[in-house]
Amino acid sequence: MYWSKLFIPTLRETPAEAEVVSHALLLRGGYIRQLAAGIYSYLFLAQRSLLKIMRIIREEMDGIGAQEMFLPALHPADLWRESGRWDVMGDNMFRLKDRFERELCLGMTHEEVMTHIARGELRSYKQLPQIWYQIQTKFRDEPRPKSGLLRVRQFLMKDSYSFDLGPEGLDAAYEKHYQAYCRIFDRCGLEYIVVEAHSGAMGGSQSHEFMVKADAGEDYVVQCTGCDYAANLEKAASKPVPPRGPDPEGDLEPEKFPTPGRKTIAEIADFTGLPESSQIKSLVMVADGKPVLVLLRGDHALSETKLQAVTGATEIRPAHPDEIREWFGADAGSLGPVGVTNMPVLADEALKGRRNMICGANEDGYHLRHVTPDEDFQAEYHDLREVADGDTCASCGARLGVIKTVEVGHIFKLGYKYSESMGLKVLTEDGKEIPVIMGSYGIGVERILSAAVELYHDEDGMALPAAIAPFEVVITPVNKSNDDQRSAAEQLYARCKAAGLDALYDDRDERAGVKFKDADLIGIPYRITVGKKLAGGKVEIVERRTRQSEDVALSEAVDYLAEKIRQAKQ
RNA sequence: CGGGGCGUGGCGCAGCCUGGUAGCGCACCUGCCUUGGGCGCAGGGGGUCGCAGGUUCGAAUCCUGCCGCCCCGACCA
Repeated sequence: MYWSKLFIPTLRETPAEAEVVSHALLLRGGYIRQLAAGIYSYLFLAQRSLLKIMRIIREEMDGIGAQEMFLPALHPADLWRESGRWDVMGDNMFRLKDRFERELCLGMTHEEVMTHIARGELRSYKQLPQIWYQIQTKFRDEPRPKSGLLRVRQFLMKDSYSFDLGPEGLDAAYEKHYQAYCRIFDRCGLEYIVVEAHSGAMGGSQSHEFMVKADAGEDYVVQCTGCDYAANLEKAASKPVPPRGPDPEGDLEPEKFPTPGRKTIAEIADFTGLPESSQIKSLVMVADGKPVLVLLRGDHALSETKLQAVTGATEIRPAHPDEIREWFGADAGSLGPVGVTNMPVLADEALKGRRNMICGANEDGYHLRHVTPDEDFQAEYHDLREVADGDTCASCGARLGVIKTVEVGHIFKLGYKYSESMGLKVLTEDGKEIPVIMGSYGIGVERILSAAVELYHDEDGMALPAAIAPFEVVITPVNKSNDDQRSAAEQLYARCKAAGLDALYDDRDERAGVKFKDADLIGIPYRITVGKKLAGGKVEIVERRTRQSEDVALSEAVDYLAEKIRQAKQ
């Protein structure tokens, strides 16, 4: 295509609202424009790139026998009431009414609609297994859209759903998706890690997330430096670093001591001269309206996700100060488990076997020393602690690190959640009616583009992988008024097209500097520069990412480049 | 929802405190010039100063309310 005819509104300066790199560059590169908070228009370049991503996704999904469909974005409320998610989704769901006051919503995901189709049509085990997918716009009324395309209220998702007769079938569908996702992200040129994840409100047993390392990301991933263990921080387990010092020996009795004005773990550590790891941290949480006392080692943090999993609660929140006063007769900062009988006490496993620790006395301004779990109070032990950077790996003992990531894909074993609540059953070979087991699998299409920009950019702009860049090569005559250069460039462009390359011809009447800056900004992976060296029959092939430049004979340039691009796309 | 910041030509910003002509750089248009990293010169077009109300002879500027956007937190599939 001829650049002079295209709408590629590049910006010299970064719009003030863009803080993360991918947002700033997609805006500057003329890929996207914002319409409202978390709502973006995808202009020509973005659309081209997204179409390439979607094509890769389609090829790989089709490759595992998945069948593409296209479902409505507008859903009746009753369907969501059947699965119970009309209420669960809360304010995150866009809701509306039609002219007859019937309630509707905009689809956040499509388990309900897919299950609706399945239950209407699937009758026999002979029709299983099935994998259905679509690429569709999803709507989520995020409390805080942010970071350009990374967290938005309307976005494209490839979502697929598997239907199987039993757990072995689900395992197979899950594995197929796992492999297909790896191929998709490989082909898109991303570096990513696959982590064990928490299945959250989707329900279900097992899940993995596909994560791309990026400072702009919001998900924390724990990664082992020694083995291949990796998990979402919400779910990760580890061996904690040992306490700073040994516990005092002996069968000591709890003893109250004054700690005037000292409330935090750090203040008590400072006051007693003992490490934070010698204290019991007491947190009062409210799980579905019921209080629970959570105990952790002083230097550890609570994983609310783990607590939620342990309690089975749908909503977890810290107790309000007045609730704490009512239940404990003291304020946060002086709380402890000794003598607590009016609520369940859950303790993190790191407290098991510890002796003579310090905790609050449930009396303002006082703490207890010599408190020993299982002797001075009873608790139920669970893994409740959030892994910290520097913990050791539970499987190999090496050091764990915590990194920030962007989630680009997520696969879930749903189990029977939707088939049971919505009545999706088939007859088995021996005539029994059984619910179908399901899986669901998602990819955030725009996030692939954003993550690629986060991963591959420099001070001049993006350096996109060839497979997903809006064009594979840009042909840049340095001086358009030079007839030789112009005709050589036109010839190269024609040959690129003939060779099947996705080429952009920068025929604009601009100075070379402008063309180079723009090409760098929008991230086209290769550039053929037609300039002075043409006199000697040569043109330059420049690789965007490495900035390496090679002089190649005009006649060989296209074949040479076509081979390079073929390799880059694998 | 809590905290903070910001709304002035397409983009980046100044002007506001101390009320009186709306300004700068980039971009855009025309002409000349230039042609290997966002050239140069000359001329030109474009702004309800987020919205509404109030104070005032007079409001971008002061006051009140609202709206929008960004960031931090809460939340999150």
